[in-house]
Amino acid sequence: MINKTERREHAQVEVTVDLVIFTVRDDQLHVLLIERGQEPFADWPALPGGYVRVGEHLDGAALRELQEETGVDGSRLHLEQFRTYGDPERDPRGRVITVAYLALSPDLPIARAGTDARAADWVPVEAVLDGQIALAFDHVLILREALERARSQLEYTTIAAAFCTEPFTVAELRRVYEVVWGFKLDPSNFRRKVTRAHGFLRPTGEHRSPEIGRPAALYRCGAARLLSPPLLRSSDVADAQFTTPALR
Amino acid sequence: MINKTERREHAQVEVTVDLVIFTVRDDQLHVLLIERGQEPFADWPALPGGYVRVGEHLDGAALRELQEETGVDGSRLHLEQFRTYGDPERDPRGRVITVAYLALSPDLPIARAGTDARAADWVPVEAVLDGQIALAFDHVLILREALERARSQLEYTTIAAAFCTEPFTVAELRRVYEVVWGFKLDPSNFRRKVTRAHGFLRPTGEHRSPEIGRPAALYRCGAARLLSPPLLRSSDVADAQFTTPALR
DNA sequence: CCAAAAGTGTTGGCATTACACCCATGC
DNA sequence: GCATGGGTGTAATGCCAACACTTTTGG
Repeated sequence: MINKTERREHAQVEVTVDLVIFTVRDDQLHVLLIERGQEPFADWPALPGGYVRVGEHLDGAALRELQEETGVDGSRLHLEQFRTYGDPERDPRGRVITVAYLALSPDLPIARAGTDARAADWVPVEAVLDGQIALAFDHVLILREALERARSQLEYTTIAAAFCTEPFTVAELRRVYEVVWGFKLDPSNFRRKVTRAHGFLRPTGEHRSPEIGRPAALYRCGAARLLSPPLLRSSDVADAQFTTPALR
Repeated sequence: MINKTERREHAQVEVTVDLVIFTVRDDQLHVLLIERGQEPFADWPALPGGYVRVGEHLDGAALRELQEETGVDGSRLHLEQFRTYGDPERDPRGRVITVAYLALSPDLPIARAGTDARAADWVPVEAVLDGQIALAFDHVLILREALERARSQLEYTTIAAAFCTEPFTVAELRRVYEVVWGFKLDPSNFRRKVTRAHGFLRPTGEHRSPEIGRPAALYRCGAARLLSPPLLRSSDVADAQFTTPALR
């Protein structure tokens, strides 16, 4: 009996990585998508990703696929594995499970379309969640869960600064929170919190004049990765389920 | 070139699930371990787990393996997938990646030793982390990260009540926090927090007389899964113990 | 050219809440 | 000894008003 189970009762599967890379652009949350160049789902938009190679680490595969398909150098992003998707029916090619990664990126220009992808570009998250844009495989599900994870991470970590290109202003950082969470924050309270949180921001002493309005102080990222005390969404907002990331 | 890459550049791997089931017993945190009945690592203690079968969901495999190897019915536990381990060298049999699950359990009696396991029992977590007990594969790493996840979950969710058999007292719930976090809490402040948090506890109106001391009020779990406001570890403690599993 | 308006960033002032620390009481 | 309850001072927070610096508008 042991031989029978040993022979082929457990699944021989293939493993992919998929990446959800967010950025803030024009006061809207965007996600990095590629256009698939191969079947299945040829010509469909999809998350960048691909097969893990023999002897390759999962994290390494994520970095490589991101580089190959979009030209983005992931080594400067805070790439975090957040969940693995293994529904037996999720890929028509057979048993393929995928390890999903999440990262927040400053607004990078997307240069290259790589080997397995015809194109790569930023797409408004709202357009995907509204159903205007359909994604290959179960990538909409992955995107939704990555968004919720990102929202949660903004509360307890300092990664929001990863969205901003240094140096940045407090208002720019606040807009990141507003765009990802989908509602407005009080500028005064926000400033107080982030400037008093230990190790979040390092003031440069310089200022930048916007097109209109008072010049804003410039900051760089601090050393702290955890945000204490955390910057919580109000409880009633957190309870309500988010559907559209539009500003209130 | 596409054919060459298509043929066998990506890895054909096998997928397992592993389960980290915690409980509180005698004011000590315990983890459910089995003794392996097969090579590799025959006779070694290890986390319960095993191969995912053809056409089987990951969650289903976790439930099945838990039942088979330990006799525990996981359907009443909040099994949560928390990370996937894919180091190419982590398993001597070849490329095997494992999806790790976490659950908190009340102190259940462990009845059965299953097919692939000679024995199953609760083991103090401290004994494993001290190095007194060596685990198979990279299971110590998985255990460590599961512990950190559990500690974090106690802050933001109400799952600590899952450790307790209903009905329970506030003091029992507090001891869960103390054992998992590893330090004492102020009984007065703790009571105030958990009783005022919406939907955490439902008072039964009844009391239980301990062997010594004033009778304690009895509670059942409330409906809320998220704890707001959260019950935070003090920031210095969080800084010391929190490690984010992220790249670079 | 100057003055007022409008837009944005920054600072400060309460009132309320959450919390740590401590003490009192019931059983 | 343990569970429960309250009290006080401090910190964090929500709400709101005022102020600073800039560009735009309109005479």
